[in-house]
Amino acid sequence: MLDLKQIRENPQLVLLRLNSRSVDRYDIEPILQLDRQQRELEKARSHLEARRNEIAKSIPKKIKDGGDPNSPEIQVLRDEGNQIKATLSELDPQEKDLKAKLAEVLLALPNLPSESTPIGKSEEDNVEVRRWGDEYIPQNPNILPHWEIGEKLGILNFERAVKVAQSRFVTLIGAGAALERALISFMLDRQTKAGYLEVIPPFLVNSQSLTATNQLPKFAEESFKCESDDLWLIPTAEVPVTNLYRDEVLEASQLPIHHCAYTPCFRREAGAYGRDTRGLIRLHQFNKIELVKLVHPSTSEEEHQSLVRDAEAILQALQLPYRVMELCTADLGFGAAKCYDLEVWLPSAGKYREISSCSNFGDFQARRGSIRFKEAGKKGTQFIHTLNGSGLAVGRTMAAILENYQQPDGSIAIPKVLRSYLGREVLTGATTYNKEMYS
RNA sequence: GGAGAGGUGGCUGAGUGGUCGAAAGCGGCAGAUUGCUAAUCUGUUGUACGGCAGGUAACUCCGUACCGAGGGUUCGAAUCCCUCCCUCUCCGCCA
Repeated sequence: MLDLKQIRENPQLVLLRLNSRSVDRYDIEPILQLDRQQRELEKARSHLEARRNEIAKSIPKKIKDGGDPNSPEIQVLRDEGNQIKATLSELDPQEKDLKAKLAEVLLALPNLPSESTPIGKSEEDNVEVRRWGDEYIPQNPNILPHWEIGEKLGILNFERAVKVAQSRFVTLIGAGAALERALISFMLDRQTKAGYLEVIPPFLVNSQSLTATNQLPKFAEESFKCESDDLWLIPTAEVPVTNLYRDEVLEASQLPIHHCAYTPCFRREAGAYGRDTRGLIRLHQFNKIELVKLVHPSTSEEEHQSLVRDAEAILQALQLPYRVMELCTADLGFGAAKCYDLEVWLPSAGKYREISSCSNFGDFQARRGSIRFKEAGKKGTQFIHTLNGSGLAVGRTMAAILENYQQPDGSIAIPKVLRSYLGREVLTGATTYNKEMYS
């Protein structure tokens, strides 16, 4: 949520930066108007309330001083009180209505891109910041797509997952399941060592939480909702982990807070019909390690850089070629002020595919969720800054490994850092692997 | 799911219609005392919104709201009534 004061005091600047996002023309005039009306009503209301309080205090005083409770003088005060009550009961709904409308439009407004975000018109204008691991790009021209090699090895099964659930689901089998588990453990171990405190949050969250992290109200159709409860399946661990601190006032000395979390993620992928229909790239359920930071505003830029480095560290350790893209204003997510995507090389597609997205939200989410901090000795509170990024999406990492580590004989070499987790150097099939490992 | 108890300021906890933004204690902050620490004493101590009030500003002043949330009764609600949410205890069920 944007700062209403900022909109009020600097509407032109806000508009300029909002419009840098896309060809969309944002209109903030209605907000300014609602704000004016609301403040006018608030002023009128508080004046009336002041008079009401005055009356309420004077009545018992007069009675105490020997006045007759039924005297005309007191009756006049009672009547005035009743009149004020009547007026207030008319003003009240009006002001509530204005406030609700104001909240509605404010919640629907995206964050302002940071000053350093490159201006652009489409994802074409994203900027490649750096590229890593060209030497690990496989030269073998006959690499099978990960879903083909996965089914061939018997470690991925899509058909049965579709029977059990729906399209865009997968079942991992044997070595595939173990590899997924190894990746999760490896990623958590790496990020924990880097100082992120691991949490396992609820996988279902309420509407208020989704609103704070800006999935609601605008993107309700992206998440799965439980019909009979105010609960949603999490689309990302960002939601429960950030919301751990919702409605709290932290001590400045508690900052920064760094968390990592493994969770499954559930997304409806509405509007993605026909895109990435095969394989592990776009599923309704996938695993992800998420990094979440709550930081002092003065440090958020450097915290963002180190967050990206921490996500990159996983790809480097796995020796997967990737590049870092800085998103331009047009491609920036709704709540982000600044964002870097990590894209891993997928040989079957012959291109880089997003595997992590690291965003700095500034105080956008903190305002929505009222996450503040207090500086020792200082009056008042300030909003913290929130950041998060995938470290990494596990399914897409699996896909990258099945392709980049594919051997000419159809086996999959296991990245060095995973070997101790799996107890194997090569993956040749689902069941043979399990027999060898567990017999 | 059934029965009961309860939700008050950073924490503990008093308050059952006006003098309550709210006792007391703890904690925090400032000062005094003290060779240091500790102890003691004194003072202070929330948040949000609004203001055609003062200051460049930090801030000060004024008003209003906030005792789980929403609504009602009343001139006046932490206190009475209604609805909802949450927590705890016992029973049932269950991994």
